[in-house]
Amino acid sequence: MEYNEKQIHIMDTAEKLFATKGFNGTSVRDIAEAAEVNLAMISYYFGSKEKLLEAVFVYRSEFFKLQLESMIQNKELTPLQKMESLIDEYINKLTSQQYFNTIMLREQMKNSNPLVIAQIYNLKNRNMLLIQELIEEGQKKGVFTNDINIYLLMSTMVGIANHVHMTKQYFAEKQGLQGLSEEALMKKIQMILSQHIKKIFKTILTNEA
Amino acid sequence: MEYNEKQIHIMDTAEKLFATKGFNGTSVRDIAEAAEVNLAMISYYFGSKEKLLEAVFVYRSEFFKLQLESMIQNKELTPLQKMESLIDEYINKLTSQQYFNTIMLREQMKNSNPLVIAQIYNLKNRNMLLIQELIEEGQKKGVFTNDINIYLLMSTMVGIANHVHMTKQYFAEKQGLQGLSEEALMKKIQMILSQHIKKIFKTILTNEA
Amino acid sequence: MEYNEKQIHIMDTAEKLFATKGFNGTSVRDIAEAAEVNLAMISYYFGSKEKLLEAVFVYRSEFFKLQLESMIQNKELTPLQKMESLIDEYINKLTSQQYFNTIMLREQMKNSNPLVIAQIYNLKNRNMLLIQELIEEGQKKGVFTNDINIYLLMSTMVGIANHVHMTKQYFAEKQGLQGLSEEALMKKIQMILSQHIKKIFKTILTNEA
Amino acid sequence: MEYNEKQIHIMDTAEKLFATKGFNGTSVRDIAEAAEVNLAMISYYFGSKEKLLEAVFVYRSEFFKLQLESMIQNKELTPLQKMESLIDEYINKLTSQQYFNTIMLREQMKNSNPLVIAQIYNLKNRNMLLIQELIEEGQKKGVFTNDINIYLLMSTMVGIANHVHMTKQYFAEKQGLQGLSEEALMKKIQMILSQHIKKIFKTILTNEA
DNA sequence: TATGAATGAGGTTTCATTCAT
DNA sequence: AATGAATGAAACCTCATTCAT
Repeated sequence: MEYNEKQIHIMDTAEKLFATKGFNGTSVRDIAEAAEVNLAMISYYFGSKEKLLEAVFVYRSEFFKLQLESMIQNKELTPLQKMESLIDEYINKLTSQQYFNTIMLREQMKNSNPLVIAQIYNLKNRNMLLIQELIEEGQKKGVFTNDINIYLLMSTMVGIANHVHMTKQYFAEKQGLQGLSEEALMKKIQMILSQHIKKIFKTILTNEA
Repeated sequence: MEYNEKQIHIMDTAEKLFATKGFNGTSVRDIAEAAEVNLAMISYYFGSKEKLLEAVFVYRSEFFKLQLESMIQNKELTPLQKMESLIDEYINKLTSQQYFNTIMLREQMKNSNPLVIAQIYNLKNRNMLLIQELIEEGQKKGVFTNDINIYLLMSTMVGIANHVHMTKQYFAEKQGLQGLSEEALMKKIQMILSQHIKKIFKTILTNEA
Repeated sequence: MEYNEKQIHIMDTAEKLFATKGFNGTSVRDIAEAAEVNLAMISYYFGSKEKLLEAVFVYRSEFFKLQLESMIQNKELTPLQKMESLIDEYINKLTSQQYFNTIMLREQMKNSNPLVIAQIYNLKNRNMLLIQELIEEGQKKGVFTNDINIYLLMSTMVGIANHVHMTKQYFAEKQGLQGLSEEALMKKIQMILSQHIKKIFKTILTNEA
Repeated sequence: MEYNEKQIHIMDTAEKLFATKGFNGTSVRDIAEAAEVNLAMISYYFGSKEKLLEAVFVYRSEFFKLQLESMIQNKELTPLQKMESLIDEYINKLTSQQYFNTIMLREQMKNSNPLVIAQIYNLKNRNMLLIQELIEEGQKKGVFTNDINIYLLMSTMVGIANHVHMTKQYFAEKQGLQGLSEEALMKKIQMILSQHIKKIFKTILTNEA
């Protein structure tokens, strides 16, 4: 599917609103106004509000995919270093695609649109495969333990990172960081998260603190 | 605030629907039909849909509070044992109050009703205090390390547990557990989660794998 | 019809609200709350909101009747003096019964309840008779002219007085009297109105300025 | 603000209903049915029932303004003749815009919409200025007395005319004019009112009967 | 291709009244 | 005699979508 500039603009606007106010909390009128396009355009381009959501998913999933292939092939990195790379890549995606990520979280909570669910599972499976590959490499090389539950590992990374992102306002308050700019706060969170998750992964993967 | 049986029944019904379909995705009519009460009853008892949500929060928050006081005073348990107890208690609450928990997650995602936000922060702060107390006890006794970020620790427990709960269907598929009853699956997840989080906490708190 | 204290209290409250917000703009709940009585009391005592309005009319009409009989019999007063007395009496009623008067004005504007219309016509007719009597006395004595349109005369008094009352806020602004207390303003208006209408009546009745 | 035919049609219909049944006594459904438009059109065009009232006010105020500029400049008319012209113009407006006038009267009785109040004051102030101008001209020329209260003068004209209009049914009954067509009755009232108010004005302005 | 106008359906809330006690 | 609980009806408004152009 090819989208023109206006369509992409609508999707960007919708993505932000869906993330902020929820799918049902966002009216087509809201989107049209925020995107400064004619109300009828949205049905005209996407068919319906539901299909607009699907379009956002199909379109954004592409950008959300972790780009790790070359790094994984890199023979100069240890399995643990590669895993750390993956963690950073994930945290980066989360930060740069926070609206889309929020929508994904929301949609996982309800019996959502099948196409949307499929996209989410797709992404999850892709990430799973990358982690799986790394785990197996580490296990073969004898640096990772043998009893690793990939699903739990992934949930650890995704769960912690998402929770911190979702509650970043609370975090800022508790850590006395309300003064920080949004950008600076995000950077700080990224750093802390990266370090924290890496530490946890090391223990899980290598059984060493 | 005292509620009569009918009011509690409406709140229970609303809680389930809000969790399943979201606040905006649930109409007052949905609630009235599901609860088998007259549509006008809901405004009559709660004033508005918004205030019904607030009522659910105020009412359920009570049940969601961790009950750990006596355990914490118990001098026969080590700090780590107490922390493990806290983890189990939290995971139990999550399981038994999963609808309410889902609503809380949803509400944290948007600029929600101030009263609702206040209730959530309240609960978070309570839990923080309990963890704080335990950490300090452990540090005094020299069994916990000194550089523990409470907020990160809490986010670790809450984030992982919630993520696994939210995606339990995906988990079941990946682990080949689709055959299990809902109840059995929940039990399994509880067990796995408990073990997993305890392991992570041990590393973070004691720096030992 | 005899009313108990509570019923009178409800009617007083309703009178004020009907005058201030209009019949349709006032809900039975409003009245119940303002009167601090149980909501069901109103239907219970008066049957319906409509019948409450009727009750207010029947009850208040009594108080609104001009009390001029003895004055009219007084042989020491000239017809013009009697007419001036009548003007003062009317203006007094208007001031002391302003809520009821406002309701009457409102109800005359629409196709109102027949009983209400009847009450209003009743009052009007009574006043008409008094004026008629005075006019005839004046004409017999040769101090009033012979071509007096009673209806126009009455409309002059009632129209001017009501209009000034209704727009008293505008009047206060224009005359720089915003600082005055409500009471002082009413007194001032009463005085000005009395003088003004008397002057007009003199011209109409005697053809002298 | 430019309105299309349909919008004007809706405003005309609403004006009539608001005048006849009051703002609160008129439902949006009433208006939609009377105007034979879809119910949603009204919100679509005007936003809300309240804003429709405002629109009626803004739109109609234009037509209600007295058009007297050229007459006032006319050097061949005496101040009194001009004042009589003004009276006729006002009575004409009242007759031709009776629905709008009724709404204005209603709205002055309650704490109404600020925009509506502003429009009313606007109109009043405009009329006041015209009268003021005429009075001053008359006083300069020595034909009017010096102690004229403009506000009272205006209230005299407006109050009498409105009261007669409002109670024209009663008038018709009392004068034995029930047989007359609506139009003929209006004409009769206009004539009588004009003559009556002019007479009163002459006395007030010149102190001559 | 693009859009202003339009609309049926359904949203939440309030209403006056009734009923069981 | 008095009232808390309840409710059907109707209020206003917004929704996603369609249609004529």
